[in-house]
Amino acid sequence: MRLLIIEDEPGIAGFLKDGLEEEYFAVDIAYDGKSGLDLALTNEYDLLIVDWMIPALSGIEVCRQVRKAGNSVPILFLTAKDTLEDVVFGLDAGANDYIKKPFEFEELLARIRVQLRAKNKADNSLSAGSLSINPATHQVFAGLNEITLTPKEFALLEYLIRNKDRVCTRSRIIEHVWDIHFDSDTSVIDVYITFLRRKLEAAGCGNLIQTIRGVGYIVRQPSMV
Amino acid sequence: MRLLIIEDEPGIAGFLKDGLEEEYFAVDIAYDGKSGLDLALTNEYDLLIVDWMIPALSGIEVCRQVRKAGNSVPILFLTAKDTLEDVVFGLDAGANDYIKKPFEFEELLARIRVQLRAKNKADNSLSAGSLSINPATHQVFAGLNEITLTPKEFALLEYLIRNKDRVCTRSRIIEHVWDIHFDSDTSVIDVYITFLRRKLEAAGCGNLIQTIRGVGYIVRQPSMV
DNA sequence: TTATAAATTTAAGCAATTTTTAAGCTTCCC
DNA sequence: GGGAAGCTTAAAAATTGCTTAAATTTATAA
Repeated sequence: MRLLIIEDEPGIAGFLKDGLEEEYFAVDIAYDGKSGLDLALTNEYDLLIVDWMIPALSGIEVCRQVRKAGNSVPILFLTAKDTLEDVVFGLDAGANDYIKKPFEFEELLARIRVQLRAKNKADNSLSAGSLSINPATHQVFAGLNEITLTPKEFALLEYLIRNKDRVCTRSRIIEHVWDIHFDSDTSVIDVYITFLRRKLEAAGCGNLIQTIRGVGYIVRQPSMV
Repeated sequence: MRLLIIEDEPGIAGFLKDGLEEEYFAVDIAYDGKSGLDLALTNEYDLLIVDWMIPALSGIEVCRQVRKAGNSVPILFLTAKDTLEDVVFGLDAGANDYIKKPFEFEELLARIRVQLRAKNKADNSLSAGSLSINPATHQVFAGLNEITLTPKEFALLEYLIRNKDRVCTRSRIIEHVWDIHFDSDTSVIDVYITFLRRKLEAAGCGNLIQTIRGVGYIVRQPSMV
């Protein structure tokens, strides 16, 4: 994750850079608005941290220019001004959030995480080994091969993978995938496990689903050695 | 834009509702966490405003449950607690922003606008493959061929494309395109899907709309390989 | 306003797929 | 070896989606 800090006070800028690099961010610094805007527009950052009061071009102006250029990178405002008008003004100019100086580093981190979360969320696919499933698109891939599943097959596989590395008992499965909340002596699970295994096998995902005799089934994440 | 306020103090809830309705939001209120969570999960809101201290289920727990259900609706926290831990805790639980009580209505509005902005901005490239639609002019083009659609056909296609790469369930479709908010066993969706497919086919946009049996429909952006 | 056209909805039959059942077979473990 | 648990298969049952045509509603123009 790549951040850009636009801040003229070297003390604060350095303190932020150090702290953020400790959290494994890649951090660039600009000491005035003009060069900051320049950097922001010519590089792909994941987040901008912008001080309100900076030379050459105010923070708010930087913000506006970035948005005007069609760039939707999250922008976090850093400001000593905390009167109401300023906050409203800053947010309306296109900032995503602001934090008042002096601030605690922990809160800054939390707010950065909020902004970056959206980015991470986009890829909310579930996976085990070379198999990945995407509930949003109802797609299943074994590597690059797409596998076509029926709704029940999909629901079962999704349940197993959401609970990977844990044994899924028969009763849990029948409860969650079939929504049956009482004892029943159906062999429908066995049948569907067979269906799934057959399709996975054909796509090259051999013995992904393992049987725990007397208990249920488990999907294990292969340990990467 | 549809908002849900989860707040137990009727005074504050009412004040917010009135103010927000004046700004043309559609506002629902829940007076405890449990019923709030229920509403949030069964309806499609554009934003949740959640008080931290509410009966039945704390705001933070509501937040967590909503996220756990895979729902990424923006959540704005309303809190009298303003110690650092609380803020960090709330944001990490999945909230997008928070505002301390007492707050000024103007600031609340500004923060709501920030959260909603993303929604408006995100998907205004309304196209999929060689098909592009323009809501402003109600025009649809398949490459250079214009396709003439009836209002309902257009609304359905627009909804599918706004949600491209995501499965649109029948209930969501009936809710958003037909504005029917209860169970009904109409086959009107099927009929319109047939209409759309016929027209798209004639214009050379073959199987743009795919059926996910048992779930709904999806328009996939062809990956450019 | 009325007549006409267009758009939308309902309903029903059909086709295809999915789900369930049931029975025989295999494997595992005591 | 025997019994329980799991696997496989095939056929029956149920569900779902597609299509069509007719009925109804809405919009438009005379």
